[in-house]
Amino acid sequence: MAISGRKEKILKAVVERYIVSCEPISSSEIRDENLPELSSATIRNELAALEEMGYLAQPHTSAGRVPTAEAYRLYVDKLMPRKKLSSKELKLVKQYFSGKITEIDDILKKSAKLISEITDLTGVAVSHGIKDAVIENIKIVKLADKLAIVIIVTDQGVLKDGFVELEQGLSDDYFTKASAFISGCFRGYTLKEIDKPDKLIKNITKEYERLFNVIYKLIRDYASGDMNCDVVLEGSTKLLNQPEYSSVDKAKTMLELLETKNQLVPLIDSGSGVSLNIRIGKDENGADVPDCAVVSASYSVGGVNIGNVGVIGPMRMNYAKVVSVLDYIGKTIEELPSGKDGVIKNDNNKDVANSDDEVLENEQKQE
Amino acid sequence: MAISGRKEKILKAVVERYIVSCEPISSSEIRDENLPELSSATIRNELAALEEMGYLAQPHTSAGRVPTAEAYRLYVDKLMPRKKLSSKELKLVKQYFSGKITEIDDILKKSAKLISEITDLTGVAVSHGIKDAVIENIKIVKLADKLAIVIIVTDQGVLKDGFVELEQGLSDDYFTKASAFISGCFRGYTLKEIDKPDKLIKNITKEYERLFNVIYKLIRDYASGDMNCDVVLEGSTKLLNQPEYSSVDKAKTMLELLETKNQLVPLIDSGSGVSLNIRIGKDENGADVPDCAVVSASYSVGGVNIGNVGVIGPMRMNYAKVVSVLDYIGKTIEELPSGKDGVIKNDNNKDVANSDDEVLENEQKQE
DNA sequence: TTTTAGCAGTCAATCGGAAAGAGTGCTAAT
DNA sequence: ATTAGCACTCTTTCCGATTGACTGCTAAAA
Repeated sequence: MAISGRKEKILKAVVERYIVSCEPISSSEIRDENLPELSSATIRNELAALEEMGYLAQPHTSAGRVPTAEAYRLYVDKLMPRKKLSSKELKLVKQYFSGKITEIDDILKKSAKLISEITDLTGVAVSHGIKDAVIENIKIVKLADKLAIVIIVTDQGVLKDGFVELEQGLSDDYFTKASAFISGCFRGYTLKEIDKPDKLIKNITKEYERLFNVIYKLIRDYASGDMNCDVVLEGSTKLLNQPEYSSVDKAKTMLELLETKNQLVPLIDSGSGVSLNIRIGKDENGADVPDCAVVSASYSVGGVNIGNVGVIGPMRMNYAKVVSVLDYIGKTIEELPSGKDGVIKNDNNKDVANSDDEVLENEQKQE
Repeated sequence: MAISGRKEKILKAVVERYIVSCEPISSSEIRDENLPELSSATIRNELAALEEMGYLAQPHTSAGRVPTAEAYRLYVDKLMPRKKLSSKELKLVKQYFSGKITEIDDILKKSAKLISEITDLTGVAVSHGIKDAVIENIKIVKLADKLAIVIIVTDQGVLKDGFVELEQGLSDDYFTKASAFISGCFRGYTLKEIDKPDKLIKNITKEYERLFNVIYKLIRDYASGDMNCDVVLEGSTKLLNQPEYSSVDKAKTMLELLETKNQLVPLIDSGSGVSLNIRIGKDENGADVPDCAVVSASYSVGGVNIGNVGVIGPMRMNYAKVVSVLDYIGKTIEELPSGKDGVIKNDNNKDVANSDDEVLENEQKQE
């Protein structure tokens, strides 16, 4: 059943007023503030109809109306206006991304913090793994007598968290050659492909067999594990500002949900294809999530997808604002000058590579 | 003024009963449960005296007594019994540290989680920086055309988060030689020493000057920054189980304190000298911390200090239990078989080096 | 002098009912 | 189709009375 224009107007009014007040909206309030040309009785009739249709609910007989999940759904899909950001907000975004940022995780983290700041909700960011990255080079570097580090260079970033213990007395030369050999074995494959072994195991010189096995295992573990799907939360306690979590019990279930970050991944990470995703209320898959909403966007820099950023909060949130902020941040970071020369390093393991600025400084010094 | 034996007995009773009930303790309760040989009137007199001395307080005239911060202080210093852990707890500890753990950050994190689990408070861990580590070796490895990674090996761990951008066309050989040269410049110094420049800058071949400068800056930044002081929280929401945070307002201030992790460092990290530290109530330096208590211990593995672990919670906490658990965990990890052959890697930057187990597995395979 | 029984006094917490207030649904008139 | 008016429902608030838990004090007992 289609919904009349006036009903839409009224529903929109209810949602928007409820978003700011968090209190049931009465017919007379709508008349006074939104539709002075109608009587409250007429609006009451419409409200009753909207309730019948499942868009509104009444906490009790003599209370005003409260939007249902369906109402929010319809609101964001059809009724919501596109908002411009205030100049204050624009300024804040600008300020956040003014410094030199080259680390992907840092961009995501800052985005999460920023959106939390602006919307007063909890900001969430997940970085995509780089399972689709193509291996370009593998270096094995001897560090100490029995310890070496494995560095895997891919087209999307550098992995450098593999250590190898080995027998004594292997020469540097051995490692140079081993690196070359093993690079040759893996080059051109994506991390994901290596998880399915069938193909590349062939012609392994006895000499490098051990190293090869270790590195092979390393890559497989990385590709199969989900450790590389990193969740960052910013401003969890902001939720406590929201009246829906004014009871400690409700706050607790919500915060506990946030604490088990892994549960959040499927909520935020809707695949890199979807640029904007809004989940409201109970979701198909996310079973025992308490009544809340998640708005998330997929971000990319220079065309390369880097992860998802969003907010989580009560269903009653300022969707228009959230969406426009997410949108604007997305545009801002897409256009980030990725380093001075287009290099963005993704090491995908929470590291902070912190030498870029210094390099530049030094360059300047030398001029 | 010295405190009589009977007063001590009564104070101890008040503290211990209050710790479990979180409700003002009455004179008759103490008589019934702790001192049946006295009358409630006598106990009342003693309670009044203890209040006079500053150890007890009354929420209102006709309420029982509540311990003050001074009471807790005296309790932990003098009255508190040493508790044995229950077999259930012993088992839990054992279980937590049964797997192979070689990463220091992982040990700390697990400790924090474990203690949070057992005590139902928030577990905190901070890892000490390794500013006192002595540089043993520096490797610069070319990864791509214009990108190299700097790996600094110290006696306490490996730093591997420095990237360098450079001009094109430098040969591998150049890096080998540069590594050797720069290693020579820095070897033997601690990270901290390098922050004061005076000494080592001399005789720098023009050829390596740029690289030298970059690496110099890298080390200084690391040593001067406090980024390397990492705070891990486990079970923040556990606090919401405590009745003192049953009001959202109080919970909020507390959780906000936890969210700004840096503020926690001075509370937990009492220097590596002190093995056990208990802060109760408002502290000299920690100014605007809400009424709460922090119990922390300094942990080491194989004699090397790795960081501090503790709990944060309301002043009313089970100190005896907390202390004995902290103590026992400390002993347990001190005796951890640090890898199969005593190598513990500390990369101090939140990485997960995850190849140890595999290496061992591979070794077994090969036998 | 110390301990104790007994009692009066204080204060928070609880209960119940009355009153107020907000808002609706329905009906009948426009 | 809209609206004014009214009765009805339900929550919230307020207020006073009651209860119950303790204490502090006093005077007697040990």
